[in-house]
Amino acid sequence: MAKTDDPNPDSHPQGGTVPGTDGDRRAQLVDAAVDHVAAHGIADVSLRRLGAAIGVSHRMLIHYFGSKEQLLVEIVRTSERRRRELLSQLRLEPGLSSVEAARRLWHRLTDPGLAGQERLFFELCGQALRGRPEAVPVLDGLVSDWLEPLVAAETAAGADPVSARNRARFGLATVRGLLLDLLATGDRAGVDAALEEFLRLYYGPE
Amino acid sequence: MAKTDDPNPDSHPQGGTVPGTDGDRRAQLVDAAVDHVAAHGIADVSLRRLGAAIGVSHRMLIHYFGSKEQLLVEIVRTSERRRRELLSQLRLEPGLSSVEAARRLWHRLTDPGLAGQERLFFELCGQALRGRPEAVPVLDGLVSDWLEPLVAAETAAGADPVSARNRARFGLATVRGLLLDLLATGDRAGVDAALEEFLRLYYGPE
DNA sequence: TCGCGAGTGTACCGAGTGGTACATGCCGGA
DNA sequence: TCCGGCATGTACCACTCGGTACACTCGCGA
Repeated sequence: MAKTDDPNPDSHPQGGTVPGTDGDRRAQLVDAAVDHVAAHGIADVSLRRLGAAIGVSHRMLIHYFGSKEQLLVEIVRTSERRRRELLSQLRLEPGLSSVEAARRLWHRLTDPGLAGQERLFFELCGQALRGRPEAVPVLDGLVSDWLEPLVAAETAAGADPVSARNRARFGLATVRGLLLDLLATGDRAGVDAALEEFLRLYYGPE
Repeated sequence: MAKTDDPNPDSHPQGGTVPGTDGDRRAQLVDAAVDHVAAHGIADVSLRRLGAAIGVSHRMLIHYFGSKEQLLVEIVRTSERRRRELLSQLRLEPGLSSVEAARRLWHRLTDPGLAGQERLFFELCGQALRGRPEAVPVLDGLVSDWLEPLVAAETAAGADPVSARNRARFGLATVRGLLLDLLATGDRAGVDAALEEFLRLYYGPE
């Protein structure tokens, strides 16, 4: 009856938060997988190619993750976690004016070293909008994750709650759109100039 | 030497602009293909599934387009053409204030009937950023196509050329970001409110 | 020293892919 | 009436895919 050869087959340890010996290898593999996927895309990845790229056989990926589907889920989850960590680093430095804080945030977001991660983000958006199951979780945090700190910043700057939320959502959309523009055109100067135009309107001329 | 059986094999007529009997069938097929792809995604389409969905055998798709690759190119091109036609319909009606024109444009863009097309657009963006060859042309028109009419509108409203370009690029990015927000969250009211916030800042309170 | 279990590689399977070869049916002109 | 060319279907090919079966090699406890 058993579909596999082993009565306790390929346990693909749930690693996750456990830093045990199992989870080590698992976490190491998923980290390498995310790096590869950020560099080469996730759309047409295959277990064999991915395995060859990160130095294991596709058999091992099945062993550790159970199936390709679960490996992709893990990759998306880890990529989301990285993005979240990036977001948490973007705490506002107290002495800074809002516009200057926004400017620094933009420059951190557009660091060329993050380009792969950003491209992966947009790629996952596209797939998530199509309902590809492992990518759908991206949609959940797409707006809400970023809205919360932005709204907090707006209210701290004295906006009433409703207008704070609207302003935050508007600002997030603009930054996203400019990021896509930058990735698509590579026109750093042009996009930076458009951002300055945005900042001037958003935070007033001063 | 010939790889195919026929000395004049599967001519996959270049149809294109020619409305002859060949191009008719070809154009009809590519139209149906775009519809299907807009509804079900382009990422994992196969000739067999696509053929079954639009009522031909995969053999016929190869016959008319030569290869899957060329069919995808044709699909992207046609989808781009549709988008361009949509854009050309969005002429400013003379008697309208700028803000009201922008509001109408937004409502047309977010027509639920266009959701499939918009999703396809973002899906293609994701693939194009990865360098998938048939999707790359999307990147070319991504900014420039829209910038031109927007810049024209800005200069007509009295902005100097440099600021017109920056404003247009900024506005385009915001609308794109809000569109992605809407597709991802479905929160029509929230996104509309954010758009109103944008319009208030962009065109002044008046 | 033995054995056992975890980790790993290799070979394989069925399914699905893009693409090809060939047969068949159909229609218009001689 | 016949015939040639086009459209289309069916069967097939080589290949890759995700996933499985099994053999092998270690290290470690008894």
